[in-house]
Amino acid sequence: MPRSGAEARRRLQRAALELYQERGFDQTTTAEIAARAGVNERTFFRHFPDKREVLFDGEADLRAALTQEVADAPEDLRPLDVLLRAFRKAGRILEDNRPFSEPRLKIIAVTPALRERDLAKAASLTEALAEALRQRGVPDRLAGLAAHTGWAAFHQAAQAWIDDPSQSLDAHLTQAFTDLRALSATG
Amino acid sequence: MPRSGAEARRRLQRAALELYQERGFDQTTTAEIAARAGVNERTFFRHFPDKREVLFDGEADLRAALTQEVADAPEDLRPLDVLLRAFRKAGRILEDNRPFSEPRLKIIAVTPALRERDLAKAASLTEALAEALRQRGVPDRLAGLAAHTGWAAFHQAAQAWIDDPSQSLDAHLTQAFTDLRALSATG
DNA sequence: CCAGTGACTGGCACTACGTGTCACTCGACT
DNA sequence: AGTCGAGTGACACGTAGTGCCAGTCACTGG
Repeated sequence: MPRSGAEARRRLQRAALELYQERGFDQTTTAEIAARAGVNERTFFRHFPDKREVLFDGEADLRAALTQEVADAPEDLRPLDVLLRAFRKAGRILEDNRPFSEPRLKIIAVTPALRERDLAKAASLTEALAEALRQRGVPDRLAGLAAHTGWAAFHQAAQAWIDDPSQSLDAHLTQAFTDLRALSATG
Repeated sequence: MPRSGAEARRRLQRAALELYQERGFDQTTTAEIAARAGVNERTFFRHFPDKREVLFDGEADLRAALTQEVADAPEDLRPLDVLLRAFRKAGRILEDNRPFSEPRLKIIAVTPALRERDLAKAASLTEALAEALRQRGVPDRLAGLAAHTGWAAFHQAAQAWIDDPSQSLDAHLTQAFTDLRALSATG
C-alpha cells in the first residue's frame, strides 16, 4: 500500500511509541506495531533490526552533530569545555523535539530492555566523542575519561530537564558541569 | 541426574563460557549449553533468566563488596579516594579469578548483546555506589557524578589490565585515577 | 520403616522475536 | 512497451523464553 518507504518507517516509529506508552514495551508485539502502521510484520524488520531499535533512530544524527561540534571547537578550549559546548548545541535537537523526546525518555527509563540499548548507544557515542577529542590532540587515556565524565554530566542534565521542565536544558547543563568542577576541587 | 542444584548451576556456567569461547555467543544455543552441562534445556532457564545472565553471576557479590567498602572508608576521605580504595579491594576478586575473568571479559567485549548487559550491570552498580556515597554525606548530584567518573576510571583500568597483564590491576588503577586528576587540573 | 514435604528436574506445549526466501506491485527511466 | 530496482506481502523456519504438570531425590517426624 505505502509508496515512499520513508513514510512507512515514520508510521512504524509513531505506532511503536504509542503502543509502548499505552501498554508497555513488553506487552507490545511487533505484529501489533505493524498492524497499527498498516504494514506487514515482516516489513517492520526491514526498517528496524529489532523491536528496540525503532526508538533509537536519531542516534546517527546526534553522533554526527556532536563529533562535528567537537572538531569545530576553538583550539584553546579545555576538553570538558569542548564537550559542554557540543552538548549545548546538540541539546537543541532534544528541546525542539520535546513532544517526541519526553515520552521516549520516560519509556526508556522504565523498561530494562530499552535501558540496556540506550546505554549501549551512549557507550558507542561516548567512544566517538573520545576519538574526536583525540583528533584534537587530547592525550589518549585522558580523552576516554573526559568523554565518559562529560557524558555523565550530560545525562544527568537531560534527566533533570525531564523531571523539572521549568528550567531550560542549557541551565541544567551549566549546573551539571559546575558540579563536575566542584567534584574536582574537593575530591 | 544432578543432586545439589548449585552444582548444576556451576556446570551450566562453565559450559556456557566454554561454548561462547569455542563458537561465539550467537552461534551457541541454550540447548547446547544444557546438553554439555548434562541437564535439560528447561533447567537452564530455572537457574538463569536468560542466555546472557549466565555470565553475570558474581555481580551481586561485587556490588556488596564495593558498597561495603564505601561505607567503611575513613570519614575524611574525598569521594574519588573513597572509590579508589573500594576498587582496589574489589579488584582482588578479579585478579584471584583471572582464569575465569579474562575469557569472560574478552567474550563480552566482542559480543554486542553481552556488552549491552554488561553496561546495564555497570549502570546499576554505579547507582548503588552513588547511593553509598550519599549515605556518607556526599551531596546528591555530586555523588552521581563521582560514581560515574570513578567507574569510568575503574573500567579503563580493568581493560588495560586485560590488554597488558604485565602490570598489576592496582597499578593500572593508580594510573587511571591519576589521569582523572590531570583531567581536573587541565580541564 | 514409612508417609509427607520441599527443592530440583524432565518433558511437553506454546508465544513471540527475528531471518530467509520468493513472488508481486509500483514508479522511474529509456 | 519493456525493464529495472526499491519496497512490500506472505509463508516457512529456528531459537529464546514461559507455563504447566509429573517425576525424582534428600530429608524429616512419627
